[in-house]
This record gives sequence, structure tokens and C-alpha cells, in this order.
Amino acid sequence: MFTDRFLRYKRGVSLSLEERARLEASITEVQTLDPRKIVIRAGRELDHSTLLVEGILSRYIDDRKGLRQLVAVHVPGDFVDLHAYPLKVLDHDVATMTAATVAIIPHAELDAIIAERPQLGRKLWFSTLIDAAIHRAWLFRLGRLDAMGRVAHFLCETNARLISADLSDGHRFALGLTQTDLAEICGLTNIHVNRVLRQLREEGLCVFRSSLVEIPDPKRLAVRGQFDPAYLYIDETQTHFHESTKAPS
Amino acid sequence: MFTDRFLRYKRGVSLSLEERARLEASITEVQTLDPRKIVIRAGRELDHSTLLVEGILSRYIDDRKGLRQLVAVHVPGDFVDLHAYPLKVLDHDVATMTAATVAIIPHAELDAIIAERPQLGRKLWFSTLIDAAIHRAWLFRLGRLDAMGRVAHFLCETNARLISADLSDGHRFALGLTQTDLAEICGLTNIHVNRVLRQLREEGLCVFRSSLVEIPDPKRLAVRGQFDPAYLYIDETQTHFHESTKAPS
DNA sequence: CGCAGCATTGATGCGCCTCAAGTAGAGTGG
DNA sequence: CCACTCTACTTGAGGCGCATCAATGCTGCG
Repeated sequence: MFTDRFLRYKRGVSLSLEERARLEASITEVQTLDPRKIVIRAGRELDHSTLLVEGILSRYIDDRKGLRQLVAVHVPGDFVDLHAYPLKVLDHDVATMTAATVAIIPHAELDAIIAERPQLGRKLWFSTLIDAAIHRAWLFRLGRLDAMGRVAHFLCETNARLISADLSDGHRFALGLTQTDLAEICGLTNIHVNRVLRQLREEGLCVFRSSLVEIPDPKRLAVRGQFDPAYLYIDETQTHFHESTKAPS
Repeated sequence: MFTDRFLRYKRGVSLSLEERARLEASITEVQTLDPRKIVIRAGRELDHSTLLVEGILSRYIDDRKGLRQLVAVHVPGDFVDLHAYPLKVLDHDVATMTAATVAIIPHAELDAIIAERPQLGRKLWFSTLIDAAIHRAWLFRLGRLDAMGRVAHFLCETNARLISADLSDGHRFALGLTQTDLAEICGLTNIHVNRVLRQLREEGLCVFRSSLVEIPDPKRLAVRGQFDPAYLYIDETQTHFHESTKAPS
């Protein structure tokens, strides 16, 4: 149950029932976390990793003045800091955005899993590389899109990921982020995000509220944000993903 | 010899002689590549990965109008597209920036290596996660730094990586990038990069020429670019790295 | 009720982009 | 040896997008 969403619908690597059971068995603890709390600090030695079961987590780097840049947003099913398993120490902080539930898996268990089941080990590796692919999409977003494109791109990505987690129907989903969060994701100020959201609303592209995001026409939003979901490695034969989010090429 | 620089000076994972020999043995081909050529196209199925021996390679995503955003720059010793091993297909293109020499390692060999030597497999995984950590630093750069900071940060990073490859003495290194390349890395126009470089020169922070980059005082440049090399996971006990590049905290 | 956090709006200014020339250096052919 | 060309670099003028500064409104909650 805790691992239901992990790697679900990912092309070629979704887990077998046995693999899921093996992972479940290695969970030593399930925690409920308050919103807006730091979960892991950069530079600390870690002996476990964290699977996100419910809620939204973020990874971020802050500058000298305390301004944050988010470098990742995690949704249920993500193995948030599996990076910490090979790396031992993280280069960034991890924090909750909403209230969240996480499952803890000790690195010693991962050692055992990899020794017993190399195929599953490969899938764990794969999952960290999806995170890297998402980092690259974010680089594109920050480097080449204007403010409206950045917000549109992020919302398309989040919609696509939440569809895979069965937390979006393709047109609407709950998210629980503030406008300031969006600003820290998109490299903007919260004030400008506010104006961008107004424009997206006026153009009928997207209605963003902290409680609920609505996307009447995902294809149009995808065009505005130059969003192409290939980097998410979703197996489209297993979802109805393509009907709702892909940009016409 | 081809693998001399791979993971060198990385904390806790540098390769043993046996491991290097095993990797060398799996190289099936060594290629010399012309500058400014596409090496790998996004979306193609791959059955091998590429170790960079000499020269500079880039990874990039381009937008609808053909403008590029570079998402990575690779220096000798980098396992450029090891990501393609678990992922099978890349989400971005890979191209040479300068003339380059690469060693090809088939994925079938990597399968064998991982089966025989799980420790070495772990190190390969680690190396892909360093790339991800660099992606995150680039996100910080694009999201939170101004133009001068971005260029400064990139040059600090490149200096640090080239020190590890013995291709920089800490104050000067050959790079072979144009101002337009810098622009595609930093999310700027080449015109503005030109003005930024002039200012860096006038302030005595850095002299950038395509042939040679000179950094009189790496610490000052690191301060300007808010550069902290922790994300490169360099073992400072094995290098003189800390003497030349670290920003005072 | 009153506070705290989030959202909204306006005014102003700067950083970087865009458009437009013009220069310098490296390689090529007559 | 010098025109020719191509690419990289340089400089200027003008404008736009987003940041910054400053209020004000809204909502939930102790």
C-alpha cells in the first residue's frame, strides 16, 4: 500500500507484486509530518531514505540572502531522497510543503535489496534518473521561458505527474501550494506570479487556487508552456495520459 | 588510460586499479569527434554509453524556435550519457563543443560489470547522481543569480571540475567555449554575456577568452557567484582544491 | 476582536533583450 | 600578398518584462 504509486506507469520499469512486497517489507517506520517543516538538512550524513506516501515535499537551495530556489517538488509515489543512498550526504534541504506521510527505508535494507534482486536495484537507479530528467526540464523552463511559460510548464508537469498518481483527472487537482511557492519554483517574485496567474485565468488557460488547480484545456496550456512530457517516461499505453496533456507537435 | 579521470577525487568512490581495468576492458571503441557535431539525438534507443576522454561535450534542450538551453557541460573524465543505460532513451541531445575523444561502452558490458562487481555498479550510479547534483546547482544559478553571478558561478564550477581533471591549475584553464555558448548555458543573450565579461574583466575577477580563462582570485569570483563546491562531492583531502576555489563562508 | 499569512493592486525603475551596425581575426583562393 | 568571407566579438540605442517598494484587501483562527 505504501509503495502503490512508486514507479507506476513508468515505461518498462513498473514494479511486480513481489518487488512491491519486498520494498514494503523494508519500511521500518511511517511518519506523519506537519506542513512547512524541514525534513532533511544539507550536509548531514544519512542512513535512510524517504518514500513519499501522501502530501507534497520540496527540495531547495537557498542563497546568501535567504531566498530559496526550489529544485524539485515531490508528489505521492516519489522516492524523495533516494539520491542520499549513493551520495550519503545531500547538497540541498528537503522540506514539507503540505502535511505529509512518508515511509522510511534504511540504507542497509537497500543494500540487501540490491544484492538479492539486481533488477529491482536497477529500477531504483532508474527512479533517481527520472528526477534528473525533471531537473533538466526545469533548467529549460528557467533558462528559456518567460514568466507565463514557466508557470504554465510547471502546472502541466504537475498535472501529468498527478495523473500518474491518480490524483488528477487531467483537468483538476488539489495542490496546496501558495503563490510564493510557485515563485520559488519558477524563479520569480510572488507579486509577478500573481499577475501571471490573473492573465492565465483571463485567457482561460488555468485557474489556480491554493486548494484547487483547474485546467480547462491541457493542450492549450501545454503549448503556452512548451511542455512535452517525454522526459517523464510515462508509459502511455497504460494511462489515458495522452488524451489530456500532450502538446500538439 | 581512458578511465584515468573517471570519478577521480570523488569522496569515497574513486576507483581501484582493478575497477579501472575492468572498465577499460569493456571499451569496444574509441572515437575522435569533430567540434560542433551532434553525438546523440533525443528519443533514439541506445545500446551503449559514452565516456569522455578529451574535449568538451554539451547536453541541451531546444525550444520551439530553435533556441537552446544547455543542461550540462562535460569535461574529460565524465561518463556523459550513463543516464542512457537505465533510461534507454534520452530526453535531450548531446553534442561536441570542441573536438573530442570518447570511449564507447556497450550496455551489455555494463550489465556484466554490475553482476560481477556490485560495488563498481554502485559507483556508476553515484556518478549519475553527481550529474543530478550539478543540475540542481544550475537551477539555483538560473533561478536566483543575476547575469554576472551566473557567469561567475559557471566559471567557478568549471574551474573546480577541471582542477579535479588536472586541466586547471586553479587560476587558468583552456576551455574553448564561445560567448554564445556561455549565453546558452546561463540563459542569457550573447550580447549581454559580452557586457558581463567586460565587467568581470574590469573588476579584475576574470579574463575570459575562448582559448583561455584566467581567474586571478578564485575566492572573490566564488563570492560574486555564490559558489559553494559542496555539490561536486570532491574529496578535498586528496587535492589542493580548497586553497583556490572555496568561497569564505 | 485582532492578528497573521496570503492575495491583490499600483507606481516606479532597472536589468536584460532586441535591433542594428560595425570591428577583428582566421582561414581561403586568386 | 592581398581581397574575400565567415564567424566571433563589440558597441550603441531603445524598449519591455519583471523586480522593487508600498499599500490595501481578504480569510481563517486563537
